[in-house]
Amino acid sequence: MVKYSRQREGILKNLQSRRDHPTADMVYESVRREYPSLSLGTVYRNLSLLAENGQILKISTGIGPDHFDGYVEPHHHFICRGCGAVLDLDYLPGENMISEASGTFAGRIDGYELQFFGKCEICLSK
Amino acid sequence: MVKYSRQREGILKNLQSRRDHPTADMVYESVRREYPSLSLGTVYRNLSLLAENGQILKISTGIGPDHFDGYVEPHHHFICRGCGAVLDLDYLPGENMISEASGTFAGRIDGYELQFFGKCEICLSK
DNA sequence: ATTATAATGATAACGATTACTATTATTGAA
DNA sequence: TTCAATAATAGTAATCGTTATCATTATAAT
Repeated sequence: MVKYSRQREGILKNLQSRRDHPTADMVYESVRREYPSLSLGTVYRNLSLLAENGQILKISTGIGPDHFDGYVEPHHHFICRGCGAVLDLDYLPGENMISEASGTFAGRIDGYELQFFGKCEICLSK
Repeated sequence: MVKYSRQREGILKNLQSRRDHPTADMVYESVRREYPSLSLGTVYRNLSLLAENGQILKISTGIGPDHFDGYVEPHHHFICRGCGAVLDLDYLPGENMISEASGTFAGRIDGYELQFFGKCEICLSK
């Protein structure tokens, strides 16, 4: 049985009100301004819960800590190898990759994650 | 200036001789049988170096430790949400995703990583 | 109101990885 | 072939991101 908590609501609202892709620590620093007693463990606990429910996205880049995204419509991310920034991409591949990939595979494929790597505009100009 | 080391060669040969996707610790345990004095730090150091050189692939699944792959031809991976297994897929998407995604993006896209998630054959049967 | 229990804050513990340092191995030149 | 320069190592400590623990507080059903 899941009970409401103002901390969880604050964390979700915070993520939904921004279009960047903060880490747990960045969410903590941000939400803490409204709930000064907020604990980092609470942030991690609720980010996991919200991601399991599909209310937010968890983005594992392989570079440093995980990032989180309050925008859950289908889209993909670009990760800058210069500064580590996580940016939204407009591009959505046309083909149905899940059914195509499933054709050659014995298990059950439920989804996929597509990440692009390179240098962002700012890092290119340096 | 990079100098040869028998440890690095042993690590690379080990990865090239297998078609699974071991973690650093699994490589350590395996190569250690040939070089008993091998240190785990040496394994991590060389796996990073080899991945930077493109001689092996580093696979960050977002679930537990990184995995490594001695097979560097273009292919993608399936990650089982049941047991965490990392499996090769035959499917290669047809479209040129890098050039298509670049069309809507200000930075420079150098590559992409595509991972599929679901349940493997073994976990399905449980 | 009372009670059951989920969630919290504070902190300890953990797993994966990186950093440090004295010693060893490799390499290029005398 | 020694030799000197220095890269790589083994062993260990330290770090980072995250999860677990637990006493207290907040929520919600009766």
